[in-house]
Amino acid sequence: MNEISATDGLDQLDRVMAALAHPLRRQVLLVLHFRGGEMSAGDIAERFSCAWPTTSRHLRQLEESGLVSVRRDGRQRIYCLERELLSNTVGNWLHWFKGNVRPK
Amino acid sequence: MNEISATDGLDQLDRVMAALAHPLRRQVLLVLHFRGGEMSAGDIAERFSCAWPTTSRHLRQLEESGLVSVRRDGRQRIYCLERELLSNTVGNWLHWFKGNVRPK
DNA sequence: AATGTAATTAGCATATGTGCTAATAATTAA
DNA sequence: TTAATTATTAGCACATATGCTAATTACATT
Repeated sequence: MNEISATDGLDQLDRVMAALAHPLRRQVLLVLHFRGGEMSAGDIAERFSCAWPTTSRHLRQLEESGLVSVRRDGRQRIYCLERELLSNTVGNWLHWFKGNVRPK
Repeated sequence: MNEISATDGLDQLDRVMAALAHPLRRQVLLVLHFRGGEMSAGDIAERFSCAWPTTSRHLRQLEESGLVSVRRDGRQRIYCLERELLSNTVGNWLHWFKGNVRPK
């Protein structure tokens, strides 16, 4: 059994869309994607002009949304882009608007 | 010629993603969609539990993002969902993540 | 012109988000 | 164990977002 409640689907959409609202967080996802999906916090942070703790907080928000996952590797933290979740969450939401509902 | 500057594309992505961050604004877009794409401000507002001016402000944010357009009709304001812009803006951004960049 | 209807804008209070520096934790290397 | 490296957490300051009520605008009707 899992620990997921009935409302968590919507909550996750909320978290994902909120996470995507900030340009830096979207940029982090793109950097992750084009660097193969996995990078250490330091490699990510050095690509941005803001202070490291600032990037660190953005990374945590991304993690809490589920858009990235983290694992330790020695003293590094490796962030991993969750492509499926990104595509599915945003794509499924967008899909509601696909049908032409307007009466011709 | 148009009045669009070179950076407006990114600015609009920023505005669109910021507009989509709030659940009520996403809900407005869905309601608009499933009611044929056009509704008056009053028809929209009466479907939400918050005060009218609150909905009004959300509508303005949606308009400033380009996700909806407005026209007058007598004393009503008709909001119109801009489906293409929604699909294109979000879809094109999502498309960056389509290719499998990870080396096998 | 006066009144009613539809909707927005103004102004305020409070919550949330963002960014910084300083302090702390976790791990590795000397 | 001491020092260095990697990264996060704490705590603060400031900006932005959100929601309300009251006031205002714009148009239609009488």
